[in-house]
Amino acid sequence: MNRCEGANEYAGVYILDNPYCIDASYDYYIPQDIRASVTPGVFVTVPFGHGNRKQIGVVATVHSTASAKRIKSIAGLCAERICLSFEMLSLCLWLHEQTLCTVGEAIRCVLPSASMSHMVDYYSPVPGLDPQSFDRHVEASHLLVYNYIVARERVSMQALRARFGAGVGETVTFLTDKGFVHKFTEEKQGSDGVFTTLYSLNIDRDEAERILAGNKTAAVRLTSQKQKALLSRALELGRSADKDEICRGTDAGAAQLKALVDKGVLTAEKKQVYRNPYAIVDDFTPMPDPVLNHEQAEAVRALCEMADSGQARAALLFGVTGSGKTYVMAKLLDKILADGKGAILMLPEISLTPQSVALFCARYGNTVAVIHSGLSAGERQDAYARISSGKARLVIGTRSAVFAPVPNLGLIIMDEEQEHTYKSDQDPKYHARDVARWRCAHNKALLLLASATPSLESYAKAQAGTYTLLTLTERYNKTNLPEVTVADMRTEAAAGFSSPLGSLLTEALDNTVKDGRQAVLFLNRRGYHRFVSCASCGTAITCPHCSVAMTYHVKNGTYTDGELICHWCGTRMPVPTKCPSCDSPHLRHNGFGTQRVQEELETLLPDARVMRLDADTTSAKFSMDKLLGEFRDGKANVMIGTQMVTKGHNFPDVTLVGVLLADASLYVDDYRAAERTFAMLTQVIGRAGRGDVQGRAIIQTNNPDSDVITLACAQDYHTFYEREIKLRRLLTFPPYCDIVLLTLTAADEKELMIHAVRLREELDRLGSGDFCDVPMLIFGPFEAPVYRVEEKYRMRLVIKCRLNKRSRELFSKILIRFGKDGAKKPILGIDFNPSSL
DNA sequence: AGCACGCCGACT
DNA sequence: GTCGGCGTGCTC
Repeated sequence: MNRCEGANEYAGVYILDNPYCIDASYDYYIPQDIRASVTPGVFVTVPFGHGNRKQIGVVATVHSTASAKRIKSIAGLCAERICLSFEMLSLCLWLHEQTLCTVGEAIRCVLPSASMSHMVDYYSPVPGLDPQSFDRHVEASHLLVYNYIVARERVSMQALRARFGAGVGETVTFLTDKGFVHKFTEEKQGSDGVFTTLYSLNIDRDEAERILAGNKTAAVRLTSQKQKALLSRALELGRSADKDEICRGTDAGAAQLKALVDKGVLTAEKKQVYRNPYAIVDDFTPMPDPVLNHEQAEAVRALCEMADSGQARAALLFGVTGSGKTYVMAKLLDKILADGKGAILMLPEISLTPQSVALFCARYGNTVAVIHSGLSAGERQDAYARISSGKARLVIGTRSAVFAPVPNLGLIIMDEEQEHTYKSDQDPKYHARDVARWRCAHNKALLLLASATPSLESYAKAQAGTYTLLTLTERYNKTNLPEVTVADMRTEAAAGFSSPLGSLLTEALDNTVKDGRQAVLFLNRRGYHRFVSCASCGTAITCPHCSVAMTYHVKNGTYTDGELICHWCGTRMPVPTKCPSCDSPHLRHNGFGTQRVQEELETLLPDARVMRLDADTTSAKFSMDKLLGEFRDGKANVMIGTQMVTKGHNFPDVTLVGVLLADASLYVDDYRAAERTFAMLTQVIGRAGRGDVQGRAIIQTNNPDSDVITLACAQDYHTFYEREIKLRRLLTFPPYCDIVLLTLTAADEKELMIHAVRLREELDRLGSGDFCDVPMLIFGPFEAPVYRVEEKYRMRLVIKCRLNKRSRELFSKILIRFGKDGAKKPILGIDFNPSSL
C-alpha cells in the first residue's frame, strides 16, 4: 500500500451514544497536530448534531477522502489509556452487523466500563442573575434545585438525581429554558485502574516528636487533638498506610488527614492496587496429574494436532458424565500454555465456583485471571490489565470472558456448551459460542466445545463434519452409573397421596440417612412455583403490575403466615382472603417449592439434616459455595435445590439422587423443552455414585413413558438426538432455521397494538417486495408470555428464516425505520435465536 | 436520541 | 404583532 504521510486526513467515526437508527460511520477531519495519534481503535471527542454536542466516538477507519460535503473536525483525543485493538474493533463491528446492536453497545460490552470515558452533563448558575427577579411561575421546588446548584457552582445530573430523585429532569429543563442555569457537557475520564492513597510521614521523627510535644521550635503547631492522634499513629506505624489503617484507633477522619497533608506533615501518594479476588492462597492441592485412559489420550492427541495445524479448527468433546472431560481440557491447556499461547476457558455461571477455579489456579498459578459477573468494576479492570499485558494467559470465566483481550490466543474452551446462559439477553444479544468461533477464526485458534449433552445445533455440526467429534464413552475410575428407577407419581396420586415426596423416594431417603450417606433432591424450578388459585373459578392470584402468577413464600418460618411475591418485579403482598374475581373464600395452594419439600422432609424424616440450595438461600456472594462446602463436610445429609445442584460439584458421599416431577419442564412452550429436560436429567443422574459406592437415582414423574425421560435415564444421547433432530426438521426449528424475535414494548396498549399490526404489514410488504428473495415464516403479532411487566405491555412477532447477510439487512432496515419515525413510539427490540421464548 | 426549522393559537 | 406549541427531518 502506498503510505503517503499527510494524505490520511479523515477518520470514519462511530459515536458511542448514537441510537441504532443513526449508528453509522461519520467522517471527520483530523487536525494536523493529532494526526499521528489517530488510528483505528482510538477514542476521540467530536461535535455532533445541530447543537454540536460533544460526543465520544471510536475511530473505525482512516482515509484520504471524505464522503460528505460538510465535514467537521475531531475535537480531541479522549483521555483514554485504553484503545481497541484491531481484533476487538473488528469484533465490535461484527457484533453490530450480527446482532443489530449499536457499535457503541458492542464496545461497552467488550471493554471494562471503569476504564471508559463518558460524557456527563453539568449545570451551573448563570452569573449575575437575581433570583428575586424570577417570575411568579417559579415554584418552590424550582428554587430548591436552583439554590442547590448556586451553592455548588457546578452540579452533575447524576448528583441532582441522587439528591432530588428522578423527577428533577423536568425542573432542570425548566431552569435551563428560563436561562437561570447553564448546561454544559464534559468528558468524564475513565480510570486507569484501582488506586488507593497511601499516607506517610513527610518529616523526620524528631520533628514529629517536637510537634506532638508542642515544642516551640517545631515548624508546625497542632491544636487539634484528632490531628495529633493521627500524627502519633503515623509515627508509631513508621511506614506508609492507607486511610483506614492510619485512622484506625483514632477519632480522626479524612478531614484531619487532609489537614496534615496540607500542613506538610504527611504526604499522600497514589498507588495502584492489584486486586485479584481469586488469588486464593496457593495451599490448594494441585490437580493430580491425571493418568489418561486410551480414549482421553486419543482425544488429547487429536486436539493437540488440531492446535498445531496453524488453522482455525473446532472440535466437540462429547463425553458422558464422569468421563473425565476436565482432564482432557487440562492436558490441552498445558500444551497451549507451554507453547506460549493464551487460552480462554468458559464455564456456565453456576459452575464457576471457587472450587472449580481453585483447581486451575493450583495448576497454573498466577497465569490465571478470572472474569465473572460478580466482579466489581475495579476488579474487572485489573483482570483486563493483567490479561492484555500478557501477565495472565489463561482466562477462566463466564460468558463475558469470551471478550478477554488475550494476546496470541490459541484456544477457547466452552464447557457445558449447551447451556443457554452463554447467550446474552441484553444488547448486544450475542451468543458466546458465535463470538468464540469468530475469535478462533480470526486468531487461527482452536475452539473446543465440551458437553455430556451437546446442543442439537452443535451435535448436528459435528455430524456434518464442521466440528471434529471426539467421544469419551468410558466413565473415569470405572465408576458405575447409578441404578435408575422411574417412580410413577400417578399411582401415588390415585392412592390419595399428595406429598411431593413419593413413597419410594421417602423410603430410599430414609435408608440413605440411616446408612450415614448423603442425598441430593432436585426440583425443577419451572412447574414448582407455588401459586395460589381459587378452587371455585380457577383464577390464579397474579401480580398487580405484571400478568404472572405470584409465588407463595413462607414468612418468618411459619408455613401458614406467608406472602405472595412476584418473581418479575418483586412486588409483595399478603395472601388475599377471597378470590379477587369471584369472591369465593376457597383459595388453594398449588405446586410446591423447595421450602415445602424441606418442611415435608423434616416431618417425614426427623433425623435428616436438610439443607436448601436455591436462589433464596444463595443470593449473597459466595454463599452458595459456603453451603456446598458445608454439605461436602457432612453438615447436612440431604440437600434440596434447583438447577444449582445439578452442576459438576463432586460429592463422593452422595449415593442417592431424587428428581421431583421430572416431567415438569417437558411441557414448557419452548421448542427446546425436551432438549433441556434431557440434559437436566442426565446431569442429575450423574451426581449419584461418584464415589466407590453404587449410587441410586429415583426419578419421580407423572409421565413415566416419555421417551425423553426413559432415554435420559439410560443416558442414551444418541437415540435422543436422532429422535429430536427429526422433530426439528419436521417442524422447521433450529438447526433447520433461525428464529427472530421482535418485541414491542409500550405503556399504551392501544398504541402498541397499532404499531404491532403495522410492523407485521411492513414485514409482509418487504418480504414480498424488496426482500422477496428472503424466505420467511412470520407469526404474530401476539402477546408476550408475560404480557405486562412493570406497567408496560409487550407484543411479539416471531419469524422463522435463515440468518444471513441479506436477512439481517432486512431486519436492520425494519429497526432503522421504526426508530426514525417519532420518539413517543413503542420500543422495538430484536433477538436472533433467543435463549427462551 | 437531541436539536433545529417551521408553521398555527393566546398573550403584551 | 411575538412567544411557544410540537410535527418533520437531519446528524459527517
